[in-house]
Amino acid sequence: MRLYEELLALYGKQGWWPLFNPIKNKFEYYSGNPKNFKQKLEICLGAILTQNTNWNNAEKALLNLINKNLINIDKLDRIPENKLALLIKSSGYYKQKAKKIKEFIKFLKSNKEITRENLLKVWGVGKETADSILLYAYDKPYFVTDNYTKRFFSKLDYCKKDIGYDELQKLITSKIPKDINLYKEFHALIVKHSKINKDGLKQ
DNA sequence: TACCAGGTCCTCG
DNA sequence: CGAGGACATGGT
Repeated sequence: MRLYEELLALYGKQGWWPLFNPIKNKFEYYSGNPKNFKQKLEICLGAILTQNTNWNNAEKALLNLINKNLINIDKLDRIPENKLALLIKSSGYYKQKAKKIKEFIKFLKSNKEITRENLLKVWGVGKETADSILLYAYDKPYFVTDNYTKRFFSKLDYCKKDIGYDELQKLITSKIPKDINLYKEFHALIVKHSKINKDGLKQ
C-alpha cells in the first residue's frame, strides 16, 4: 500500500482502461465501471488485441471494428474469420487474434458464467487476458499481473524476476485490501510508472 | 537497422 | 512443469 500511495502521489489517478468516446471521436481512459454490454465487449476485445502488442497498434485495430459497427456479438459471430483478420491487421498476430476473438465470441454466446476458470478454457485467453477481462470489464477482484507488474515488483526486490503469474498475484493481493477500484488503479499506475522508467526503477 | 510492445499456444524433453 | 519457438505489426 505504501507503494500504491507513492505512485498515486507521483502520477495522480490514471483511469484504468481506454474506452472509445464517440462524441470526442477518440479513446479516453475511464474511471468508472463499463456502463453497458457494448463497453464490456469493447474492453474484452481490447484485452485480446493488445496481447504482446503496444496499445497504439491495438487501438487502430479496435477502431476499425468500431467504425464497422462490429462491437456486437452477433455481427462478430457472423463475420468470416479471414475478413476479421484483415480488419485487425495492425494489432499484429492478426490471424491468431481473429481466431481468438471468434473463440471468445463463441464463449459469450454459450452463456456460460464469466469465471476465471471458464475464461481460461477459451483458446487464446490466458491468465493476464482473463484477469483483465474479469477486472476491467466485469468488475471482479482479480489483480492483473502482467510483465510490467512483474518487472516493477522484482526490481524493487519484492519477488524474484522469474516468479510465476499466480504466485505474484497471490503475493500482491495478500498485502492489499480486496478492493476492485484499488486493483484497477494500482495496476494502471504500475503501467504508467513502468512506461516512464524503462530501466531505472527508483523510488 | 534492430528491438520491443499491457501474451498465448504448441512441442519436446 | 519449463524452455524454446511461432505468431506479426508499427513506432522509435
